[in-house]
Amino acid sequence: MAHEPPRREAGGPVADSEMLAADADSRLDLASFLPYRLSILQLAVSRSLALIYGTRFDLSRHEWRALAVLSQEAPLTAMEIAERTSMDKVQVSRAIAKLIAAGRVTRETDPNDRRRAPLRPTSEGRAIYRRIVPLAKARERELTSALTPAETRALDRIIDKLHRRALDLQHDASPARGSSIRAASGK
Amino acid sequence: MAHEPPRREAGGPVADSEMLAADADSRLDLASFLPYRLSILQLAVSRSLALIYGTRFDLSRHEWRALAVLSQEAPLTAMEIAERTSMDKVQVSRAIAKLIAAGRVTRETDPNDRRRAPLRPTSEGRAIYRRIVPLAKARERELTSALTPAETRALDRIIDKLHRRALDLQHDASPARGSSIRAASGK
DNA sequence: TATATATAGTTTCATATGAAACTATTAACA
DNA sequence: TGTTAATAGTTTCATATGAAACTATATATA
Repeated sequence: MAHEPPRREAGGPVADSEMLAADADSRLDLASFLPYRLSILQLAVSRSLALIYGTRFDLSRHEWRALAVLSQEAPLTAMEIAERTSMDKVQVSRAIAKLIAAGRVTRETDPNDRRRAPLRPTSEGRAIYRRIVPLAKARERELTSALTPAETRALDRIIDKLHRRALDLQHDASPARGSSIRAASGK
Repeated sequence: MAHEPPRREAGGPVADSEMLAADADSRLDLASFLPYRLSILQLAVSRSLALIYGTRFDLSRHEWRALAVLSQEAPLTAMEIAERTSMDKVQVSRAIAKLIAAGRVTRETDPNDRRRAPLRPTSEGRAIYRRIVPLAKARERELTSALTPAETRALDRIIDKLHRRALDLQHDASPARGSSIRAASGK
């Protein structure tokens, strides 16, 4: 792994908060470390949302995601749900099992390929989804209302860029900079 | 992502950005829903980092965080570590137990208050920290190099704002963001 | 056709996690 | 003081999770 020499920010004004640790690669301040900051942000956002679908509708995050995609597009198989929710097939299998047990989703068997099991929300499942959507969207607005419209737009772009880069880094384990070969390998 | 800026109901002085139940949009597209986007971003970033401290040094994320703050400031008690890492005391207790078992941290007992147990990294713990820091910083740079300098600065500000707002929403369970600092809820 | 291989989905096992109960010690106060 | 409350930290219990093994079905190939 390349240990590049401690690199300075380009000539511009260095944020005072960075100054302290910026001199060398020897200190790392958690509070200003992006991965840490993203982690605690995500946790707080996630919790504020789980209050809605969790406490009021007894849905886990994974169940909520599966129900959300099924309510928009059905039938879907477990694998199709996995693709649309960034969950793996085990997580989907478990979420679906609970949704079915709760009478919120039904499962059939595809007669053309009996390994596949198309899923659909029940009317009760759809009803729950319809009740959650406005609450979830309200939450999202409450969050983004902390930002200026320009910041909200910027965030959107930034998340896309960072996500693509992070996926690259996950595959390409070695810290190498430059050309990001977008590994097509799924997961 | 929902590109629409915070939208207001037409008409009345609807100070509170809710009662949006009236909000007609009954569909929620996961792929553009901010909490979901943050979640998958955080997961990807977290994984790209765990490759470093996890596979190479056999540290969990919580152990890494505890070791990081201890390496910068010691001694610290478990509670002090919890404050500095956003972990709760149970997570800290477990992380510390493993760090001690691995010979990376030592524990004493504060003679003035025998409930407290000041912790310090061992020289081995410090050595691991010193080896991880440059790798972690390199990862962070690889991530942020996907952004323009302006975007990187904006992200910093945005995370702060969103985090503060999300913490408010966590406490104030009802989707009504006034000023209210929560009243109930013990913990 | 037989054999290997791939895919969809579930189950198992070991570990991680959160909430609440618990231990030990210190502070509050009547 | 003696009693109660608070604090630091650990343990328990029930559930969540990830990785790998497993079942069942479909496809490829020789």
